[in-house]
Amino acid sequence: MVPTDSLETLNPGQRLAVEHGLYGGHAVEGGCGPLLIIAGAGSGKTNTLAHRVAQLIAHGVDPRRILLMTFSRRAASEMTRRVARIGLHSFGADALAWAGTFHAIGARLLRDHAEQIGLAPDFTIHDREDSADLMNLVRHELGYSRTTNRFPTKGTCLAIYSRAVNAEMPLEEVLHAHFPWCGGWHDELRALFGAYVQAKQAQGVLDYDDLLLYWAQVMADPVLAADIGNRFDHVLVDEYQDTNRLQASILLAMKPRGAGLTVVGDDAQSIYAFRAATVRNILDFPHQFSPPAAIVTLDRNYRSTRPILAAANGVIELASERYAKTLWTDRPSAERPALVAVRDEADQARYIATRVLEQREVGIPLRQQAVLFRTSHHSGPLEIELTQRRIPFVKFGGLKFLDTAHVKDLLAVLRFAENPRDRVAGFRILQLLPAVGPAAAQRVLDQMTGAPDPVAAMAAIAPPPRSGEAWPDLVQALQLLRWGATGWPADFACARLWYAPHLERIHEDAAQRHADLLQLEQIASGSASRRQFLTDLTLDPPDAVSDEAGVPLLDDDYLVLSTIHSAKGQEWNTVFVLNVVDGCMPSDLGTGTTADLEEERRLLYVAMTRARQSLHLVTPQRFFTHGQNRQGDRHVYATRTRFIPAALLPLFEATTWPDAAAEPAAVAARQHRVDVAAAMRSMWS
DNA sequence: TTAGAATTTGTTTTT
DNA sequence: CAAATTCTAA
Repeated sequence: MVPTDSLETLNPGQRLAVEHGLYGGHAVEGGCGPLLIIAGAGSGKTNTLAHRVAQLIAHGVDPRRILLMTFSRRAASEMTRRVARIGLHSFGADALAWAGTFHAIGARLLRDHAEQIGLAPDFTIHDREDSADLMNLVRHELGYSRTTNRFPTKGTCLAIYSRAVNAEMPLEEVLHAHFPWCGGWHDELRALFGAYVQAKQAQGVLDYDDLLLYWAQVMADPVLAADIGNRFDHVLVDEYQDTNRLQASILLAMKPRGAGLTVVGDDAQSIYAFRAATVRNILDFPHQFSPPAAIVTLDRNYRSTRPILAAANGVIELASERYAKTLWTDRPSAERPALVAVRDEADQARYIATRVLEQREVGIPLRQQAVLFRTSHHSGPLEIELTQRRIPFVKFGGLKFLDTAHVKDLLAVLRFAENPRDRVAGFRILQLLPAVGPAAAQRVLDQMTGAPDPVAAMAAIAPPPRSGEAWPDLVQALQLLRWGATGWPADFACARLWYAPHLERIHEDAAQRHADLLQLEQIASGSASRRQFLTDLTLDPPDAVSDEAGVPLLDDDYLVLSTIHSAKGQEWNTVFVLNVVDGCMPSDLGTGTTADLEEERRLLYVAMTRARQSLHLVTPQRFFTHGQNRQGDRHVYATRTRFIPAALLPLFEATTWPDAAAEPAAVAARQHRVDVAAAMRSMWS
């Protein structure tokens, strides 16, 4: 019954982690103490966790009573797949039903317990931008948009609020530590946040932070806490280094004694401090309990070659604070990571396109290669180059499909039908009508508010002046959606049909945008209900954007472009890292405090440890500055990142590209420059 | 009051 | 260089 043979593929450390607390044929009732797994990059962490879950099930634990919290839904489904394969389980649809992100699990628990905590079960969830919009409305109402000295922008206000909530820190401290330039607005911000919370409650909306905050509040009630905590025999958390105080509080409230608790992480890969994540969670975990949690360290790396690992270790060893292990591997290779100096970003793009094609020639498909960068816009010139050379690529991170106006418009219609008290959604839709601006929209919403059925009340409202037929059309569409006349997924088509003429009127490129909506309709048809669709989409948006706009065809071969953050947990045969220069890595915005700087160092470490076989760090030597016309030649010189000081250079193969000896003609041609634009200007001067 | 133009500003990473 | 804000005409 217990599939022991699969355990023989594990190394001793992994096996210790997998079998912790499991003795004999059955899981010990309440006897499985807390466990911390420190799992270095490429140490088989996912595999170990999957084996542990499979073993728990093999020992008789009900899979429906296992809670698995991962960083993304992709990680959750990967885990489910692996568990099924290891245990040869043919478990039904509800196996590992509780696998997902903290936020997604929170949303589910809150809907289940909505009645008990005075929450409307049809609450809608605001994404970051919706929250910022609501913050802006409140900010405006309180008159903070007309202050003489500039009040922090909506985004900054939300960031401050979010940090205070997630770090469980008083506003004063947050301002002092992270937003010192806003220190003078302490009282106004406090009032703003109070009004913001009230607005959310009045409208039946929750933001991302609320999903955790409400959950934590629920856990403060002993009866509910026991109720929820006892739903699960085992709670496993992946990427624990990237959780924040609030998440740790929730976890502790779920399992105060630590029974059945397993957390996995690597402090060297902590890269979400900007989201209030703290490595203290992982470092302090063992001593939250008595007796303290068992610790297993996995320091054997199965991913990268020895030279790549040596270079990555070299980088992380210079960290001012180091906690754990040094990774080792027995995969030899003669190829040191390349540190490639190129002239500028255009050459950087050419270098990568050239190497990518070379690699493909020797049998490494595009999908086994990736280009990583610190911030989303760093890949701009590369995207142009790849498009020109017809190299297909998919980009992860940065601007998303969901952030485009037309997608947000359509989702607002569905959300408003789901929850007509959601003013951000209503405000957005109403302003799509001709001749309706903020003032008219506000008036309509005010008249709707308070009615027992706001959508029914719409019929009685005087139409906004000069809105014509658009008003009755909207009322009709919303009533159809609200009263379930169409159903799911027909609702989506209904909303799209209503929206189409407005899209046509507002946007030049209506055809392309409409195609996007049809694509979204495909995704929508996969959800069980409108509510489910809206929740899934805000909590786990499709994160890829390709040049073809939309979801990539999964059988095609394409190169992956990704921010380092979005590359977490992944690996490729060949990895290129862009702009490994000071100002980009570390980002010049992130060099304020030592803590910021250390996070940037770990970011480079994470990027480097994604590579299995071949790693290229590219350093353009000059950057053209923005804000000048195309022919401008204003530029700044950049230097190699401070995270690779001279002492580490022997770990790399330093080269320049293009190689002057190999391609003299090309270099000469490139260096021969004529300022045609200047010549043309001189014709008239 | 709205819509669109002109101007100013600040600017990562993500659930 | 894109977003937020202010200005101007209808």
